[in-house]
Amino acid sequence: MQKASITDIAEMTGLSITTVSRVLSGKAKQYRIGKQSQEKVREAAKKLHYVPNHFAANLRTGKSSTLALIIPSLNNPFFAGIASEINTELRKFNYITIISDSDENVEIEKMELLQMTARNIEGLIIVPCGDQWEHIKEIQDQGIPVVCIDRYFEDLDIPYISTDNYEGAYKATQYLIGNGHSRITCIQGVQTSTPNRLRVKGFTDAMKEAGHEDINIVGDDFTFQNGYLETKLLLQQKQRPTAIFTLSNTIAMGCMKALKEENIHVPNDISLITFDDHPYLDYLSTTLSCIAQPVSDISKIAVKFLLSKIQNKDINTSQVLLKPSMKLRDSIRKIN
Amino acid sequence: MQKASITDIAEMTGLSITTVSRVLSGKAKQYRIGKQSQEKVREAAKKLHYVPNHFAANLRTGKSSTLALIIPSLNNPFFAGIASEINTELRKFNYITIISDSDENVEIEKMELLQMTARNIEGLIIVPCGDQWEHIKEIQDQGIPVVCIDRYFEDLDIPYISTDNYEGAYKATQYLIGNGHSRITCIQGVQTSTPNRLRVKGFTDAMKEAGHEDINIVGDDFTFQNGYLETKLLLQQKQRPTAIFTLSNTIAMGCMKALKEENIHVPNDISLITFDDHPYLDYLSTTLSCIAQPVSDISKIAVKFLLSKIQNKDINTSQVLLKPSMKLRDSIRKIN
DNA sequence: CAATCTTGTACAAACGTTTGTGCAAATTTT
DNA sequence: AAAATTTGCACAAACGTTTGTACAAGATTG
Repeated sequence: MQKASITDIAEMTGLSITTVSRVLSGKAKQYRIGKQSQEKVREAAKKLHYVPNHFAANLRTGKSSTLALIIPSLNNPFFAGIASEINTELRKFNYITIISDSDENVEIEKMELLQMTARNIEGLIIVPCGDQWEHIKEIQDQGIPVVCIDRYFEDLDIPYISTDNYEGAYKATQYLIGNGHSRITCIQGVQTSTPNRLRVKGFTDAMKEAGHEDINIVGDDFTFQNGYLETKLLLQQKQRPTAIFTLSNTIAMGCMKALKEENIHVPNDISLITFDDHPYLDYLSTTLSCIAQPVSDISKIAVKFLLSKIQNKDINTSQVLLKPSMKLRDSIRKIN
Repeated sequence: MQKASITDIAEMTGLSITTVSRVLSGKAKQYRIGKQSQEKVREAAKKLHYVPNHFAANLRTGKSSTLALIIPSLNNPFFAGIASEINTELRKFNYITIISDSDENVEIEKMELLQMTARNIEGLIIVPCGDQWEHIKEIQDQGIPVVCIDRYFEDLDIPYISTDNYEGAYKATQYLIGNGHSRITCIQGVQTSTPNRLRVKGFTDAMKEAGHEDINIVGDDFTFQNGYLETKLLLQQKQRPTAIFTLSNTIAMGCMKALKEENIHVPNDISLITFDDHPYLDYLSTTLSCIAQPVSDISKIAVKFLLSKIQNKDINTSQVLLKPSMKLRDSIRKIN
């Protein structure tokens, strides 16, 4: 069974290619194609198992019905969740999503982006993995709508949707302080990323306001390894912190592994809070308190932004920060 | 900056479109294009920021450099892991992957498949979500290589790569039995899926061989909810099982939630083992024993299969089962 | 120096759509 | 019944590539 084309249908029905195309692309009324002809075309299409060739159509129209999503890692449940949401959301609007993970590597990110522009993507949702933005800006300058989520660039006119990272970190820190903690170590992620900067700032501000001048920030990557290593190092200090604040779920996992190896109990020996929620957090040996991001909302708004930009082409960039919520579980001990 | 086409390069260099195309598609030698011309073309391409239009190329060649991956849910870390592996693996071969999740819904699966064939995919890797295979077989009959992973259809000539589910379940059950358990409840997933059937069979066989005729199998879905509900029900029985065997990580999570709500401790009150591994399992209140599937190997072999099929077109279907490994943690108590 | 071979390049068709335009036939209006 | 309008459809160009073929100029051979 060879692939049937519009031409085959034209032959079968005795109508012209033009007419067939118009019926099949839903422009029958617009071009006043007769009811009977419409029927014939549709029937033949069904009979021949016609599937339109998007490549040909796109070549003609320049529209690919394809959107791109680039995230740092599908293996991170936080991003996988976003990917899933966006994927199903876009499907509703008849777009196909090509997802790709940059593996937290700017070079891969650039390569992927190139690949994707070669496929005439109509829009891009990206969680940029570094502090380089030129290649992303370039896409936007080519007239392709771009939305950053989670991580973004503050002073650029690229729209973004993210969590209010400052507030999240600020409140989490306040909460720790409220429970008597003053020696708190923050294990951060990629230093140049905006969310990380804001989280660190939130942490720092809260500490300073409480009069704690000894501010401890370590780490440099949103990875399991980073969390693991930094925690290992931490634990070798003569004076250990009473609480740890990890800036991502991956860091938290690495941290927990190290704690476990050193036989340190949460929250008795040390308190722990992290950015990012995950279902598993509820079942950990100590259920883990976290600052949860509104993943679903972020995804949906991102899609809405993108689609409206694709349709209207108005370039009023919007930048949105959603409120995080703090989920308190059992990983924080009141001391003093 | 408008998109530059091959024509622009032709004009800029004074060469013909043909020549430009041949240089850019790496067929310079084959068609004996002079060194100088090659240089000129490449230079101009760089200067114009030329990005080839895949749609046009594909229209001409019929090759899309696009492969499709359909999984039941990106939110399931097990599948997200597979997606990630396959994505990065395929990128190495210059293929783009379009991923989509069927949300465990056959109708969506069919729709997606249609969308994908419209995009001239060159191959398909799928974790089928139901017991319907006609639409998948049809793809293969159209000459598009297909590989099933994880879930598959036994008596069809569609190649598959999966875990030896029977053995995994058999050994896990044996292990439970070896630890003195006889009242074991198995919470299964989608009953019609092959892995589920084989896992159930492994469970049943092991039970029977041990002389335990009272075989308890409940549930009907690879979901959190199913695990939760079935566990809730289980716990209301007068005589509770001493061990639970969940057939997926999602089911396990639901199960754990129910156990926790009822204040039942693993492994003191009840033992637990599950199919599928996950990093978090190591940090749970009780670290969870599991039958781990060789995700990475499965993904890589699937890709290898697919690519060799695309290249050779030989249709000798291969069907591979990889050995699972049992990861023993602390969730199983020796009784009696 | 004619015949042959090699080298380097260009022409033009084709892939499957979409769409501006044109033009009969049917219908309505005058 | 002629003129004007509406209805229904087709022609042909275009999108950006790839590729079979053709062909001129230079190099090699006899």
